[in-house]
Amino acid sequence: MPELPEVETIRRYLATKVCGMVITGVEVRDQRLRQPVDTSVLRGLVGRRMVAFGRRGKYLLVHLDDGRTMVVHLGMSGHVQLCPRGAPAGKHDHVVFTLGSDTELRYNDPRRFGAILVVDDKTWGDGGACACLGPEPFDDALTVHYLQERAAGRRVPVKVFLMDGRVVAGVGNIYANEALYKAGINPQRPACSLSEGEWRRLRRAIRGVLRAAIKQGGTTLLDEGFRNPAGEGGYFQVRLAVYGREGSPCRRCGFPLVRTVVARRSTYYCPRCQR
DNA sequence: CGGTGGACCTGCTGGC
DNA sequence: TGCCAGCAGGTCCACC
Repeated sequence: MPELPEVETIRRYLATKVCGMVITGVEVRDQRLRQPVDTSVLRGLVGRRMVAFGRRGKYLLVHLDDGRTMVVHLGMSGHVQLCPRGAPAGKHDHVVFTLGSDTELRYNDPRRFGAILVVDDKTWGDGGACACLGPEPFDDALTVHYLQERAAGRRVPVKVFLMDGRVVAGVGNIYANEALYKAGINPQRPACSLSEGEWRRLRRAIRGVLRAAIKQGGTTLLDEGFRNPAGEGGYFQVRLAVYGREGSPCRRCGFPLVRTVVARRSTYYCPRCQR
């Protein structure tokens, strides 16, 4: 479910609502996530204060007062919810953190593709799972030159290239579709075939789409879709130009949008505008 | 090495 | 009404 804008929406919400609070309880109700939850390590967080909330790509970072960081990934279907202490647990509330005396922070994930781990800041930055993540989309390191270099010799569809977290962090299926539309580039083009001008347009489009989506509080496709920790949906879905709009007229040229499959993922584009 | 396809899970929808 | 195939916002791994 969540790509960069959704995780960023959650991060901002938590930063204003629960930053500075102490973890007073941890209950692991189901440890079977993609990477099994280490119950004893999580329980060892009792007494720790949450001092800052960060984000790296689609990873939510909860920085603690002992120098460690809890890393949360929401997979395809993960949610984070804030609620009063003692509210009935939902079916897929796998981990429940008690904060202070009367608040709970719950990790809910029906498909269990997510993960929660605890790392030293240093290992996360250097040798950890995050080491191979590419630059943040808004980082200065994401230059046209960098993209061109990484794409050199790569025959993979440019959409797959964009969704590769080792190239750029945080771009998933929705926003890859949207950025390619905005840049006027066909998703199936080999990555190495883009000109410098096309990379410039694409880089600009990625940033523009992500910035707009963050501003709208993310994308909530269905009633059961993305929610911030207060249960509120985002509004970017009404701005989606191509994702989920198969057969609808292109907003630029009126031609019916097409759905196809690229690397097993639904891919939407305008055959006339995207070359 | 690069590229493809499958696996991991649950839940919902649409067709028959 | 029931059943089954197909689909879903993400990664990781095995294989050619």
